[in-house]
Amino acid sequence: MMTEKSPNPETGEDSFDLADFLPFLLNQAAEESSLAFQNVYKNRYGMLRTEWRVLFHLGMYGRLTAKEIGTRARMHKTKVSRAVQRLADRRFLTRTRDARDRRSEHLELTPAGEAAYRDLRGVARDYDAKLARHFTSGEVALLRSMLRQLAGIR
Amino acid sequence: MMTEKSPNPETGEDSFDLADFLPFLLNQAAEESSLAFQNVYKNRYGMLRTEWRVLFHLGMYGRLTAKEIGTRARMHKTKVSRAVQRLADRRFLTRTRDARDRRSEHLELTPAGEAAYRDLRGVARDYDAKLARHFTSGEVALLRSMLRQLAGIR
DNA sequence: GCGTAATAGTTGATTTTGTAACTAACAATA
DNA sequence: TATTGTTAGTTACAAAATCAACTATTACGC
Repeated sequence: MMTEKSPNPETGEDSFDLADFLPFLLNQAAEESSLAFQNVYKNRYGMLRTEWRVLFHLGMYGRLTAKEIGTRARMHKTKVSRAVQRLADRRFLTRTRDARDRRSEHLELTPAGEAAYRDLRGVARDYDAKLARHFTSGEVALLRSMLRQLAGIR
Repeated sequence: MMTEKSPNPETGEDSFDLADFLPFLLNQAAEESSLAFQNVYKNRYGMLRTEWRVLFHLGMYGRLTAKEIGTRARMHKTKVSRAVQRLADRRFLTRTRDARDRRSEHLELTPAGEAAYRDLRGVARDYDAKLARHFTSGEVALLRSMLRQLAGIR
């Protein structure tokens, strides 16, 4: 006969707490902490998550190709392609074909794109500070370092 | 005249590192750390993320209504509804209408659902341990506590 | 150079999610 | 007991993500 089902999490023998399962917990924290910021870029500029990521990469690192953005942001090339298209449609960036390798093109923010980037960067900075305020600076530093490591496990 | 664009992150005055922005970093860590586990429930049982979440909730807490699952897992009711439908189609759970309030129905895992839950719970436990192995136990405890807090900021 | 493979990026079809409107059942109240 | 409001869950339609196939261009091996 099979052992009886034990719905109680405190049962011991095979204890497992879903709420502590790192992939689940990380997702919950990520979703929750993204919400407020998401509303800003969505309502203020009509952007999607893919779009602000591209915008931020161009804002931070300057001229990049779609390929480079995909690698740095870990976004699939179709996501990047579509995000770039929408940002180009709204005149947030310009595309310039590489003269030597005409397959790739260099992307750069327009002044409007720069302005949006600066605005959102400010919001991001404030928001990050607000999140960090829940902890000591040492704790936050450790958190970031652990997250970087988890993000890097390929 | 406007100040010149500064693509270099080390510029100081308005330093901002996207790679350290918590919502971004959390998302990266969550995505990366979910990948390997995702492959298991996907390849082994053809489940989606919404489905294993429902499965785990029923496995852990026993009989629940869709509403209760939605609240605990913070999933929108349409997501829960569709996940439940698919799990019911595959005979992983049964639905029983509440006699006193015929709007809601009680969900319970079938033996097949139980088996899948146990299997995946084992995988989850191992995987979580593998992730935790990158840090000291104190660090992991702090990480979980911080993530719980971030997830709870509503 | 010619044929084959690789790469940057786009497009199209399918799946999954998100949003809003809907049905059915219950609750409160005049 | 009608009336109005609320709740559990489903359905329909639009938005977005995924995956595979495609174009154009460059690189490689002979």
